Amino acid sequence: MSSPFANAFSELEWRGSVYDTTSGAMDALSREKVACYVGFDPSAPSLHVGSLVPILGLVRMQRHGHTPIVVVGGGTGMIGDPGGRESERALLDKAQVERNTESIRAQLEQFLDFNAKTNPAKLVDNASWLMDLQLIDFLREIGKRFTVNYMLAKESVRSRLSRDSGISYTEFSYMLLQAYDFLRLYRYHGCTFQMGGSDQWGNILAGVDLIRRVNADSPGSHRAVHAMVYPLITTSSGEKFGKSIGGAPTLDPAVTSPYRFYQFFLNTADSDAIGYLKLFTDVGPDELPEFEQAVLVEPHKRAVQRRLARDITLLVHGRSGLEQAERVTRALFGGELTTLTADEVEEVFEGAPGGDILKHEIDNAAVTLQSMAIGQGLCSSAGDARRLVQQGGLYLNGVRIDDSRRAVSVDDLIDGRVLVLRRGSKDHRLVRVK
RNA sequence: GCAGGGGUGGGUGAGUGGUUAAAACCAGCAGACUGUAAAUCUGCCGCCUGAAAGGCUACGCAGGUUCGAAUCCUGCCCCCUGCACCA
Repeated sequence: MSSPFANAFSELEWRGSVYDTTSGAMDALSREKVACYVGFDPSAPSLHVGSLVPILGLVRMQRHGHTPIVVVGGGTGMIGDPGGRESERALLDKAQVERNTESIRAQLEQFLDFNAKTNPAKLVDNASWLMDLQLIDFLREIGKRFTVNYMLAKESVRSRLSRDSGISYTEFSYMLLQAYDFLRLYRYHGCTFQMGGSDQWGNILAGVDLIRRVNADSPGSHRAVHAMVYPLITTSSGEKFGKSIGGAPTLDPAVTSPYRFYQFFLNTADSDAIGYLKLFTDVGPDELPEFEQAVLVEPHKRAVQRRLARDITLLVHGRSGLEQAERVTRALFGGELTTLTADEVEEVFEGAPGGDILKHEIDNAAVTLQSMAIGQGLCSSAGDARRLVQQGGLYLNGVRIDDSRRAVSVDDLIDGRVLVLRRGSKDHRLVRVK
């Protein structure tokens, strides 16, 4: 692929994903091909949209000829990063960390090329060296190279010291483990470049410093190490990115369907759209002006949001995931549902949330619209459902419901098999008759 | 262990005997307007009941005082701070 960018750094910078770097990082990337790494924390079973920034960072590095190394934190996950937190974390249990590590590893594998001829990606788990670490060895080799003064000066530690809750020795040690990771990768994988979110800056620098100190202690020439961090993304209204529809969308289609994932990006605010387009897609300087124009001149068409949603969904969920998401979107927001056959509705809803209702319950008029809405998780209680209907917020097959206590009847079914319940403008449920 | 402070709805937090299902703000939900955006406006936002009325449950837990308690008393649990103990 021919890139309009001279090197990885200039691309990342243009895309707005460079927040800070060690001095000389830019030169290093333009001069030579490096092995670079990003660490991913297994504190949850799935990565979420926020993780796309570092993932894309690696993807772009690989395209520019650098070698990406993904580190899953099976070892550091046992400790917990104090950064960005106001209080001590609860320790995750071992089994949980292992499960999370495994599923995150599987997710990460799809984004990079592990078979590239010159620069195949690598994936390692830091548990493989941290779990067997001997305390005394560690203290002698790593601990000796850090003063407590240095560690106390780090923002992640300092902010916690100023709080009454303090910081445990366990979390205090976290930065040393991450620094050690970098040293390991430097020694055994030739890794000289670390990337991460800007909240990782302190930990990352600890690794850079560690390697420089170790090198300073041994004669000879050494490769220079560098680091770069991405800005943490917020929406233009200042919220943490990904915080809308019930928490950050994950990259796991079983948790966040491709449809929901697609919708998340389609709903990007105009003021964020261009920035996200640069950051998350491969749209380059050649195409960008037309998109910028589109936001200004005909924002209602949402050309930027469409492109954004399309490209990211394709990347994360593949061709079929994207097609499904677009199909559902067209059906739900495009036309009248009742014009579709039951087969079409079912096809459209594949991957969208739904549930079942029993045939005999309908025959007996045993289910009211409100109890069905509750059963489908659309409403939390009968009162909630009643209020919703009063406010005109519940729809059956696209038609507003005005009596919440009406029983569901055969006439409500499309082809006698399915019906679609909707709350507000976006929350749909497909209900199948069993 | 001692002393002090505190535990209220998803969050922050007001409330020290009745008009408090509990101010205010945030978050959330729906509607209007739009473009499945933002902003704005309106309504809702413990559970049950067609609205209201009413009922039920609720202010860390368990008892008690009272016609009546989130509010007073007793015991217990938990959190925070300081001191002590330990080292």
